Amino acid sequence: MNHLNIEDHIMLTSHLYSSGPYTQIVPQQGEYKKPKRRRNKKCRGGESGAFDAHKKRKLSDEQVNMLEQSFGNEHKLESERKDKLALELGLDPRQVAVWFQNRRARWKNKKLEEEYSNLKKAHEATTLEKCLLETEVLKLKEQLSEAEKEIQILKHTDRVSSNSPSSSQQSQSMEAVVDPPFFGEFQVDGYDDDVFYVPETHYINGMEWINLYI
Amino acid sequence: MNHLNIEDHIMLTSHLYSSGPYTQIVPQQGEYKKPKRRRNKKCRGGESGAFDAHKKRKLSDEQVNMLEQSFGNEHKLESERKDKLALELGLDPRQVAVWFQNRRARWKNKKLEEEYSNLKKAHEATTLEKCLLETEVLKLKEQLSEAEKEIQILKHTDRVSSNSPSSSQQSQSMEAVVDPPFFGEFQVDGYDDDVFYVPETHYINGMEWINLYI
DNA sequence: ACTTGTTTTGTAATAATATTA
DNA sequence: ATAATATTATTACAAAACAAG
Repeated sequence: MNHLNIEDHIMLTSHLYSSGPYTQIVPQQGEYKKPKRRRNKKCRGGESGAFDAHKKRKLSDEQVNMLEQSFGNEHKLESERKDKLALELGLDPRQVAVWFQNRRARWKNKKLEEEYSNLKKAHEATTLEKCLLETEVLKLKEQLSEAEKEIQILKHTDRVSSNSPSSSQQSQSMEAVVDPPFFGEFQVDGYDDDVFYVPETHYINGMEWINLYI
Repeated sequence: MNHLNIEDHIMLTSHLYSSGPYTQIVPQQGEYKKPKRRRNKKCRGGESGAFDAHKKRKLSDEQVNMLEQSFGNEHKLESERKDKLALELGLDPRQVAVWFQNRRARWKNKKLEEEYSNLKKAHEATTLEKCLLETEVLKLKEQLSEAEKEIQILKHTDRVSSNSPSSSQQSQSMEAVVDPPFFGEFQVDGYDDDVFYVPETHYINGMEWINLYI
């Protein structure tokens, strides 16, 4: 019922072509898989009958496949290729050009989504690593604290029995443990308008390693 | 020079309207800020005269503003609002619906780009923090190592004088220092490809998801 | 500078499908 | 099940930015 105006951009491509009326509007795919529900209401555009005589739409699968393949080889489209394709497919060169424009735009979008998801994975992985590192820092600090305690004890027992110096490193270590957490203030501060490189990280193999820690 | 076919979808909206031919194609914006270079070639579309009589294009600023405002309030569009807008703007309700559809799509894309840039910043910040933490871990390990050395020395002097146990924590600490660095293998590994800029950093708004894993 | 041709970006419209009331 | 709306993908046009010539 639909697809009435098969006569469309006809005569756009006034090249001589054996296939006659060019495979433009192509009802194609005669199957009609799922008739489902068509938009029957408000068959707008038909109001005044011979109106809207421009039902453009849908290049045939053949055409799209060819274009797609061509696009795969090279996203750019030189006049040469354009005209060749147009001839081969029975399309207006203009249509070929437009198709490529739109295809590039689509491609760009898809790429963005892709990169987003990659970045997300990378971010998650990095965040997790950061967490683990934080945990490790805490653990190390505790161990260090223990060690320092131990040293205090040992030194104390030393003091009553014999007298061993070796104080230089010791006090240093102590300080590190007692002092402010070493981090926390100086964080960024110097990394402001400065930029530096960071591995783009596309796909960090996986997060499988996580299972070892969770 | 351009904008020839002002006569367009006229009669599409056959509602009665005082503004006559509806403010469709609108040359509008008489300013002509930057005339620059116009596309003068191939004024296609007019080829065979009454062909392609669908030069649609460009709702007036008025119309767009209204639509935009309406969209700001609510991305969804109920029949009611649709019809109201259509009447107010002198458009076919269909056009209003289409406008909203396209607007939603555009919005989605913009949002994606936004989120991408946010995520990138967050990732950069996290990466930096991770680096700092790695540094800290190394430093702490070194300190711990020093402390352990100290303990060994003290214990040795002890052995000749008195005998202090306190072995449990001690051996644990030792192990931590001697053992594989806990990290260090799974590091990165895939960070070789391309790189991207890391400006700023600061403000990681949301790492809340972490709590789900820890 | 001026023209010509192409790419990018944004907008309008159509169609097919999915969702929902 | 049906009709209205939403979503997704396509086709097309136009304007601005660029690049040769």
